[in-house]
Amino acid sequence: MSKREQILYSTLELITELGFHATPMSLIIKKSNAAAGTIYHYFKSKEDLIDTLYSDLKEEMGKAIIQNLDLELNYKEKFFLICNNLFSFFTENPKKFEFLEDYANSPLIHKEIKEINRRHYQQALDFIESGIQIGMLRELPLILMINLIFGNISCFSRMIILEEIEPTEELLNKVIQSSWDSVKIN
Amino acid sequence: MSKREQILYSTLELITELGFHATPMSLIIKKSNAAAGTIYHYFKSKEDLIDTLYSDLKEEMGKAIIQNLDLELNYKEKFFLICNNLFSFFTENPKKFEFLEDYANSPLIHKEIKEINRRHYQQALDFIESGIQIGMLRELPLILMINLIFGNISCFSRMIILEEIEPTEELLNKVIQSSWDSVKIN
Amino acid sequence: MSKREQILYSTLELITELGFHATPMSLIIKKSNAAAGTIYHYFKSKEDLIDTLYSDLKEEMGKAIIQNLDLELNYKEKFFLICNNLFSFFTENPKKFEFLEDYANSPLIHKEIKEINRRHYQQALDFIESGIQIGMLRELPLILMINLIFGNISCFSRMIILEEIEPTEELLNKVIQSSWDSVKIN
Amino acid sequence: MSKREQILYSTLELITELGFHATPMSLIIKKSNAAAGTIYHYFKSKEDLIDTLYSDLKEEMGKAIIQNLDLELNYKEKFFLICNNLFSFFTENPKKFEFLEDYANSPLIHKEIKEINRRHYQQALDFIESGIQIGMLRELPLILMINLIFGNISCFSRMIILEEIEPTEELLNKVIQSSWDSVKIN
DNA sequence: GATGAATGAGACTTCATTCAT
DNA sequence: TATGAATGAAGTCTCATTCAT
Repeated sequence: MSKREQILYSTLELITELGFHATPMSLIIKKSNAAAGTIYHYFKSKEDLIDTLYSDLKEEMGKAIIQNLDLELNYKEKFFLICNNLFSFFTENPKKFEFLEDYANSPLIHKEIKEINRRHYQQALDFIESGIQIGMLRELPLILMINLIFGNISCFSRMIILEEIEPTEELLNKVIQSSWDSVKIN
Repeated sequence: MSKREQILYSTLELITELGFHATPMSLIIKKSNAAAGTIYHYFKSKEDLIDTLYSDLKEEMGKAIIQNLDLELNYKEKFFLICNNLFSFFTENPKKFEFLEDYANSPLIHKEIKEINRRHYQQALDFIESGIQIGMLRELPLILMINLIFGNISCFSRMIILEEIEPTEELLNKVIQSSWDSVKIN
Repeated sequence: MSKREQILYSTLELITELGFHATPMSLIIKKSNAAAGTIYHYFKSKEDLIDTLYSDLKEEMGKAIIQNLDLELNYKEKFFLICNNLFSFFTENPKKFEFLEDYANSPLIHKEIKEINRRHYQQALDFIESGIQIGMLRELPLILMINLIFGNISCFSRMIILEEIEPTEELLNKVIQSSWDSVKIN
Repeated sequence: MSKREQILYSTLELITELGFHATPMSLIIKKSNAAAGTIYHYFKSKEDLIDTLYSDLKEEMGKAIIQNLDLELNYKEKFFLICNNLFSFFTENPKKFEFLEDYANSPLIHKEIKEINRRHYQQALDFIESGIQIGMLRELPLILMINLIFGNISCFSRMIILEEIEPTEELLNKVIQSSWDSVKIN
């Protein structure tokens, strides 16, 4: 593994393990066996480093949500599959979830970064768009619809992670059904 | 204004103006004309001070969302009114919105604080609960339903505030309709 | 109990329980149910308050060491009794011991306070002086002799308290014998 | 001098000049021309820095007490030499003496640090141990015997430093004789 | 006598970042 | 490429003490 990769890998480990706020550069330096200067050789700033990781996690998440999407399912079933995938990713990776959420709302985030990351969701976006075109989904701005759907799942996931409610298969299905009802054409 | 009130007021101003992370004690000290020790006389820690403010803002928000609720409206109309109120509060107070969101997800927050603040939403909770009882709304855990509805509105509000989409009366109505569809009994 | 007594009592409790360094005024204020101003009404400063307590403990210690001294014992036996008393007082009151030691070496201490406290040891001083006069003890400055003897016992006590050596009756006797041999006329 | 040495040197100077309690980090920073961060680069905490200095002074003291020990002297004469050395070190370096005493009794001190420092006294320990083996000294725990002997000298030294008694060659000899009598086999 | 709100200097430490090597 | 010593502003908080009531 190259030094640059070591740095990225260690940062990812630390940030998904300790969370966004509890990961100072000093720890990254230690864990990656890289000198401070080396990190700043590859990354302009801590922000830049975190940006990269944010993209990595977004990509991972992007892949996770479309898992098994190519199965022979109808549109609604695919919708449910994606939501299930998202829920699984979040609850199976609570620290990644936390980082993604923290960072998404962080004042640090750059619009351009957000733009770039959109490509990881192209398939998901395409899926929603096709739903509109075939008359299954309402005519809402694409990006808004995605945010609403994903927001619902992430809201539910957080409650599960924080143990504010009991996780059951049935409840999850009800929540996804809610999401579906909120975007499907009556 | 008493010293304690000065401190709270100044902190509120600063935190809603600069955001959660950009408000160090030193600034609060300057703005409130209080000595450091004075702040720690009234509040156990910075966290304690912020907790108090969080509660204050939650209370303000709690009042905002039930504005005009006693009008002669039917259930669905009241639902729309509450969502409208929430949206207005968020978009008219973007910094308060930011603080509330940041802090709600902050690792600093205490469960007990959350519990206490629940009372500010009693009317809203009661409204939802009654909706379930009269057969208008689905049987989902109360706290989950609130989170989903409010989550939708806050997700939409954030996009407006961040200028990711254009705010129109029509779009707002569509979003609220989505929320309604997600919890109403088909 | 008068307010002044409450203050003294609470300070004593705190200082013998928490030790010299872990007892700020704020704690004394809380425990004594007295206002800060009240303490400064009775005592010029924290130092003054501690001085008073130091004297109290010194007096208690002074009484402890001459316990049972009036028994029909010969000179050497009385010497051993005093040393035993001192050892018991130290090891049975390790926190008082700690405070006494800390404070005795503290730069805060005033010569005058030391002078005043000397009266609590008048009996012990007299006992040593008489030992010199009757030819049992060497001709060393009285205050030096006391310090050496008490220093030995306190050194031994500290090792017991810190569990650096095992306490046995036999070892204690050997240590006292050492002290005796160091001052007795061969 | 390297930065680390500058820091250590300045701290030593300050601490032996001002005493243990009157030496805040800010002064060390100023005197050593090092940034705060630099100090924490080399030392985990203030305590760690002080630990190091304590060890340094203990080492210096360890060397001082065995000065000229290799002369052709008999056992008792060597004993007197060591005690004389110790007395000289204390009275010629009253501030170091004060720091050593303060710190030795400080609650901050770690047992492990004490253990490590024991090696600086190996020669002295060996000397005492050999005394026991050749039948000159009593059978007391080694560490206790050292403490008692050194305690006596340090007690005497303090009285000299605080000007509680007049220093004379004769008195010093009497005190060492006392120590000798307290451990020698009659 | 008694209160306790108010003081503010100063305590230790952390942090992202730089730069000479 | 890679190092890591050095930076120093800024962070939160504690403390003995004062003074108007």
